[in-house]
Amino acid sequence: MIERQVVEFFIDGVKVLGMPRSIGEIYGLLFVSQEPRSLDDLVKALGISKGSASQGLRALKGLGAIREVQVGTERRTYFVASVELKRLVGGFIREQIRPHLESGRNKIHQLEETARSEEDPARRQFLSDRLNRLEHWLKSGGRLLPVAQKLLGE
Amino acid sequence: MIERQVVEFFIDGVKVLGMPRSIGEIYGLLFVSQEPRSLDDLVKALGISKGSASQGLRALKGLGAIREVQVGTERRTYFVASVELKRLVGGFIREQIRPHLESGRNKIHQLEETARSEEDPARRQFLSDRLNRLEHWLKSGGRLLPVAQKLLGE
DNA sequence: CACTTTGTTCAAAAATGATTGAACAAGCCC
DNA sequence: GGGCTTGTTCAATCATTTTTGAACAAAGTG
Repeated sequence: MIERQVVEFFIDGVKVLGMPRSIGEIYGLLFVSQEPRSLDDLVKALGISKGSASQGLRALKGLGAIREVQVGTERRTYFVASVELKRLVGGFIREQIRPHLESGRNKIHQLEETARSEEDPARRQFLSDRLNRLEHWLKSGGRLLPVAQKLLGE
Repeated sequence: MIERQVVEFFIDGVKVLGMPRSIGEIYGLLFVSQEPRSLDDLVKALGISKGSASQGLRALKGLGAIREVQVGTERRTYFVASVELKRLVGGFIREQIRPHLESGRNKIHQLEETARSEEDPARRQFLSDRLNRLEHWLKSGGRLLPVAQKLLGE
């Protein structure tokens, strides 16, 4: 069955990005589905718990990787996959990368604080060099992001 | 102590990249060390097992993130951190990204195989579209890598 | 209001992944 | 050779993360 094969593909895919299996399953199934799916559909089709489905859907919504759609007059909410790479990458950068770059910068500043009170001047110099380098890494990383977004903008 | 603070920084850093804590500890300590360190030094300074240290050093060597150096006439091997971003990024791409892109391409081809034997033509068309899109994602990813390497090449 | 449907929360259980450490191999050195 | 030293391997253990499912909340329905 192609559905299962695609789901497996996305399970591996999200694992590479450090996300849990259930997220790959849900996104994968939506990705091969022509029709919108409800939480309950996902639970049945994937054999996962309601809890997993609920949390997975929330995370995917946060990433902008799925959209809610209204189906007919039904009360329950249905979902479809967002399939534009640009949007997926944008969400991933916003949710998973920027926060880490941000907190990294803070930690480096704390390190510089600590390094300033180092006794030995040679040691202090060495640490200062290394920490500058670290700052430079993060700066380079930050510069890469918009380039990546542009290049992956279909 | 600045050593411990830097080690913590790298523990978090490698976790973001999906690598185990011990790798961050080892690289972190080498990163703040002015002098080369042996496996045994790392075991003592970090309080990790010989096994972890051995495996961590191997992985870091594979990434090109550390270098072996000879110290005096000693038999045992010492290590220093490679601190050029270019080298680190190159190793990461080579070891962690390219293999996944590669296997992803293969899996997509299998998926296309499966999709071809879909009965319903509308369904077949839909699947073909989605799989083309998947291929396009990987192609875009592949194009990003050299750009990233260049931009991060200090 | 009582009942159903839909979805969320979160403590406990299960699954996954990392670490340990004892046994082992491979060189050195006397 | 026999005893050190250095480092590797891998099954068992430990730690962390994910998943489950039962209890709950919210909102519709008759």
